[in-house]
Amino acid sequence: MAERRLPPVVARMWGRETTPRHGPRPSLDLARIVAAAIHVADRDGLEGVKMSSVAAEVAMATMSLYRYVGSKDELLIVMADAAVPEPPAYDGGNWRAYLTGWTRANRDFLLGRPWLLALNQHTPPTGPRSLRWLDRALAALAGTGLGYGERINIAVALTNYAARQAAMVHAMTGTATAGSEAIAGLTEYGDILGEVLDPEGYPELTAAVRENAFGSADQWIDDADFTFGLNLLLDGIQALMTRGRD
Amino acid sequence: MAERRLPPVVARMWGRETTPRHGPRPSLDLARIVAAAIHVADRDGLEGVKMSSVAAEVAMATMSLYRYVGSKDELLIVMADAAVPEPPAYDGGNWRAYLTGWTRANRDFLLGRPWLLALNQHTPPTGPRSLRWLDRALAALAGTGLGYGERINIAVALTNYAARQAAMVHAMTGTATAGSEAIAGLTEYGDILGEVLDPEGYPELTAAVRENAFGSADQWIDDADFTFGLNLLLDGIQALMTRGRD
DNA sequence: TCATACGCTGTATAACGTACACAGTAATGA
DNA sequence: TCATTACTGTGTACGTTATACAGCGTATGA
Repeated sequence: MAERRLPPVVARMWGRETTPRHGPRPSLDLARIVAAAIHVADRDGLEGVKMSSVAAEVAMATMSLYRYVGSKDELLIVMADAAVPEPPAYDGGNWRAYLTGWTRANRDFLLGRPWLLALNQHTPPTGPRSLRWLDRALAALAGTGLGYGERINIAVALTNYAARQAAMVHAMTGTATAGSEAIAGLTEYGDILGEVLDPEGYPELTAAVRENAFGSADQWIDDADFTFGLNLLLDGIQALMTRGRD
Repeated sequence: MAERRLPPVVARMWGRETTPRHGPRPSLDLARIVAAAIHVADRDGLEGVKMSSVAAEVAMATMSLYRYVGSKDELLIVMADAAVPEPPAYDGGNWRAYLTGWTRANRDFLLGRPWLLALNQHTPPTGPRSLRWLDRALAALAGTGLGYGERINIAVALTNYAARQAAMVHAMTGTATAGSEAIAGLTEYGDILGEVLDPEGYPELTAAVRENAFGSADQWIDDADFTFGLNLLLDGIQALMTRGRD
């Protein structure tokens, strides 16, 4: 297995800033740069985040950023965490109700910042904000009799669900962001399939298109579909608990 | 909403090649180029896929590729479909057994070609190979009394599960691919968390780390975790069916 | 006071996608 | 048969973007 190490910024994400002994005081800090980068991403999408544009945002020279971040990739890692809001407070109540809201809130902030979907793809969470979400989910599941391993698995499953759901809504409604073009509205998606499909090779799909199963774009943004899939998971979790009780 | 259109290559993916009337016959075809690109991706990862490297692979000049593909993005779209294998054959049996194998096979080919995880992120499937998977899942669910909308939802949920699971395993075991570094092995992930976490802000997570819930890296590659999450979904689906029957 | 370490920046470079122009070639129509 | 036309293959040039490097200024510690 290849040698791997944690990017140096991770320490700074947790406030482990090393204060220098000599020279002029830094006129910026990491937080301000990250905030600027997030602002650019919100405004211009992820492809608008260039070292030069972020530097312009804080009114400094491009190369100055490298005093605070080792590379653009590091900057993106920190952004990916800093852009995450606080999770909903857990009031000690029903796990299912809390996790429903938790997952929905998760999806919602991803929809608000679709560029987050492109980050975080290949790295498990190490930042304070992301981990707080995990912690809260574990807390909500504390009274269920499940072990830590199972609880973590559940939280991960729900996180993933939120992310994929957001990605799908985003692709379908097409609030263009990253480099890749989204397909037109979902109505057109059904049209495209109907146009291109070979009925013999794809019998079921053809039938689905004929029945207008890909009907309206609203259907995907609608809460109904989100709740549908979520309940698939939650029912599964519930089944696991009752099974474990025997 | 912004105007969007299907990339021109999609037609070619379905064999709609327009044969030219004049001039020299092309010495290549799209399929050969895509195969070369996939070969490069398998060997060097997605970041190794450059127009120049793919061209070298087919022993042509870089710019020649643009006779077959409109842009690098188009090439990636076609790759993302062509690299997908055939889904397992459906023998008409039990839906749950089939979908279990289907999802596992889905995860497995993603693990075999981790670079596929980075593609397909923002675009719903339009290629013949990807859609065949969807068709088969719909077929397996045909006898369950569920409508097309529900069946599509289920297939999507399972696809997403497979993708996220593969992404996680890949991140954890760290078969380095894309630009972003994976974190070290999972054992170290637990160590990192333990080192960096503030016990007051993250009580549950701290406890989980102390109980070694992030224990061994094998645990994530292990089938146990995969089956666990999958059964969460399948149990949920089953619950949906019995509910619908009332 | 001076040496040292550090902050800020301008310039230069390297990598990569791709626009463009040109040369060679084969089908078409007279 | 030959000019026309459309199409292929390719070399060159350019634009974008990340970042290596070196120089200059500044505040701290001896």
